[in-house]
Amino acid sequence: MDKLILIDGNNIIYRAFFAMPPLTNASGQQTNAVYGFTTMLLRLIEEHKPTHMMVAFDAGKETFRHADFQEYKGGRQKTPPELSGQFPLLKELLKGLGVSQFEIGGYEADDIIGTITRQADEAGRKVMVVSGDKDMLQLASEHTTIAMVRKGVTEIEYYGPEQIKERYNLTPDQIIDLKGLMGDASDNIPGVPGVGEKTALKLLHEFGSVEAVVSRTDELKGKMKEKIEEHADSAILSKKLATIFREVPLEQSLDEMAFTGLNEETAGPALAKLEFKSLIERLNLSTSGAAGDAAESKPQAKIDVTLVDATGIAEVADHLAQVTVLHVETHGDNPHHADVIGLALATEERQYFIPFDVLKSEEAEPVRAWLADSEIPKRGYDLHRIDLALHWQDIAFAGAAFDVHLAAYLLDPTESNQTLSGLASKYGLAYLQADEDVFGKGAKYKVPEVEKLSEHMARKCLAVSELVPVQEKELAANGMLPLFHDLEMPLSRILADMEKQGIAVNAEDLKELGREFEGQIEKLVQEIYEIAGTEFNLNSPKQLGEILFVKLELPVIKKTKTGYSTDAEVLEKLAPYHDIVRLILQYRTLAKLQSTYVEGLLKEISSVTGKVHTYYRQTIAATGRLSSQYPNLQNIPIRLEEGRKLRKVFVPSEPGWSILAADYSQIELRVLAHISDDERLKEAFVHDMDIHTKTAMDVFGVGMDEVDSNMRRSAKAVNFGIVYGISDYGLSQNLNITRKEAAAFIDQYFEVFQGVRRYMDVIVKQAKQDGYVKTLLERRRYLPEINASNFNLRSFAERTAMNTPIQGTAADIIKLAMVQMDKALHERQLKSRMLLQVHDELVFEVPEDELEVMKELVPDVMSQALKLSVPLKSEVSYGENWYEAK
DNA sequence: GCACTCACG
DNA sequence: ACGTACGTGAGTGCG
Repeated sequence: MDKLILIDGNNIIYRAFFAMPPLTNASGQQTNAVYGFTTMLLRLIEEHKPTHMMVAFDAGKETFRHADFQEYKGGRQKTPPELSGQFPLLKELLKGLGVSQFEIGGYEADDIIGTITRQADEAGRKVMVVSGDKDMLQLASEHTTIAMVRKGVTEIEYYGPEQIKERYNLTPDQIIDLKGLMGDASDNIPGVPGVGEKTALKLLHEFGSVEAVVSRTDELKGKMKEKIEEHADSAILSKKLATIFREVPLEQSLDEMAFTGLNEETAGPALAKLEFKSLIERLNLSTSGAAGDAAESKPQAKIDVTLVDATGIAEVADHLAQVTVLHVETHGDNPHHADVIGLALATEERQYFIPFDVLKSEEAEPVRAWLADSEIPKRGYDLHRIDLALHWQDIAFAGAAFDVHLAAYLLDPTESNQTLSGLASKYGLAYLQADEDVFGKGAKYKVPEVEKLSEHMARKCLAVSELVPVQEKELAANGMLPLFHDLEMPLSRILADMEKQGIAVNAEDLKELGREFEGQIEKLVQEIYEIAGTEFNLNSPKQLGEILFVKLELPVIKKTKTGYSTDAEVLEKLAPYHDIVRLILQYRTLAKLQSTYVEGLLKEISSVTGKVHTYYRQTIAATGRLSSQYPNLQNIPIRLEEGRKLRKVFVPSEPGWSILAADYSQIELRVLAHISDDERLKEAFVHDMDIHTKTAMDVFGVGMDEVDSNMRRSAKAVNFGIVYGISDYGLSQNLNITRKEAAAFIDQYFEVFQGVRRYMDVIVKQAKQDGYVKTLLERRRYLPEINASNFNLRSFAERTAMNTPIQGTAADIIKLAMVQMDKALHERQLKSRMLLQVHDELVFEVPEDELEVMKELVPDVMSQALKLSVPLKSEVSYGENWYEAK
């Protein structure tokens, strides 16, 4: 049986363009729309296995519709140049793939498609039309299905006459009547003003057609009657414009649309030209032009998952040795408090789903023993989260060997959709429903009936097993296997250990601190109200702005998108004008401490352990750093004394133990010295000099004794700027000087540190050439905007190119230190525990009798974690709480 | 759900 | 000329 797929080329490429991030290839050519189009095309081929396929494009500016209505599609935004440049790429690629394309002068893609569907209807052939344009629904028939593309190009809804009836209670013919009444802003079709979808549907359900509505206005009343009568002509014309013309003089025959699979000779090279490497791998194509493996469209695997009850466990236990992949479904953002829904296991042949209550049953002991066995390698998605969720249900997990979530992060740390479903679609695996679609979101979350649930779980397992070999290949090709297997995978287990351990918080002291803040806050609030002469919500920047800039007429320093800016920088500048400003600044400081740190932290103290258990996320930061949530323990105050006191409530969890903290000294500048190979910078660190003073000496050309505090402060700001990817504007902001002065500073700096200048030049050039930058340990970050024509986008990408190798290598190093530290603690059988990581600092709790050892061991391991051309320095301190360990 | 503000490295 | 310093998470107000 023939099966025809007709694609509305213009519509889909537009949608893909706006839905996809602005991906570019190495030469700076943007390819995102072509990529989005192609992934959708491949998915359609896999899922529907068409015998015929065709992509239709609009041709020519004027179509016959303009004869009726000059303004047709008027007022529409000009096609962005970034998109129009992709049309030729798409057309060339389609040629390479062996997919036919039609365009006929004076007609739009819909007309071509409409004509073919009419012919197919007459011949009784099955057709599927792919578009995101609702107009296409008018073509639906017994033989013609409309595949409506939604949410960019990631989802497809199928409409036949029945579905249209269900959704609109209309026949396909009536879709044009709907548009006749509603109009369409994007095509500049007027319709009847004031009539939207709701009204239009009501009218059509009553009258049946536009013609009937306008001829029977006597049956209407009031405003509605007036509007319809006044715009009757417009409605009729709009309907005509919306009607797809189905009599295009086509010369092509059905044979020209025949599709027997991707052209093996040319598909690979065509994709390679666009640098769609993941697609080539996924299709198993050769890029040399010689035929590779046949690009068979992969049938969606049939699923016959076994739902396991207590009596079925025995069978599962018999097959545990063959299990290749597991999935544990959890619910909740915070894995320390997540519900466990169930466990799915997959062998080469079959899948099992074990609901949570069954997993907890006595019979399931063999399965739990299997989960806990660190010698059994396990593969899955986000095993770190799974480990934590199971832990709090008293189920042990060990043996994580390949986590596809982590692998996906390394392959592209900026990918925003890192869900398994997203990965399945990105890598072109069998379609996997999004969790949101299966479970619902937020308050609507609901575990579906068990058949549906177990099938989804099994499909997740299948997605993981398909993903593993593909990712492994890509990691290998990028030289990232060691980073993955020797650093990130082991680290993920170590993080889980730290998180389960948690850090003890003295709740009583914290509450007492809260009472002190409370008293000061109340006093400040009263004073502020008195000076302002009115009470208002101090936490509302909008209301505060009114008071400061309208009532008190203070000068406006800076504006935000929505009004006056009242941030600390502005308030500092306003302080000399009015006494109230200092008080507001003090209030802000205390209110922050109170709400975020006192109240926020108290809420996070576990009723089970009396500790806080943060959750380190390993797949968030684009540079390779960790991030910390629930609570964030990487931003506990330290810079101001008032806030720093909070650190006193972080204490050892055992009597007599100490908190020991060690931090890297100037790790980022040391990394820069190494990467840039700058002689002066290296020399400074070899001699372990105060780097900011040394910078001041060199930049200002003075001796050590002549460096005053101001010079040192400036030099410090320049050093920060260098690490961030310097700009004169940024430095001028930071130092409160003019841009010119800042530019002069930077020039002077680069005069002295020429190696650093060379590094900045080279790294940006490299990024422009390769499209990515990398760290010492081969961690990558793609910079799609590095060749953008937009100054801001491009400049941002350039600064990122300078910063990421520095920040990222520093992240690599402390991660290495953590893995080595964990090993050292185990080997020496120490009782000390690693608790926290704060980017360049590690925090431990240490028993009395290990203090002497740890004081040496920790800085030793940290400073030896990676050998650079300059020494790494780690400084250690300890005390009875985190405050004392300074 | 976004804007603003502010805590950290 | 353009106008942001790099990387994060959390609390509050407001539509």
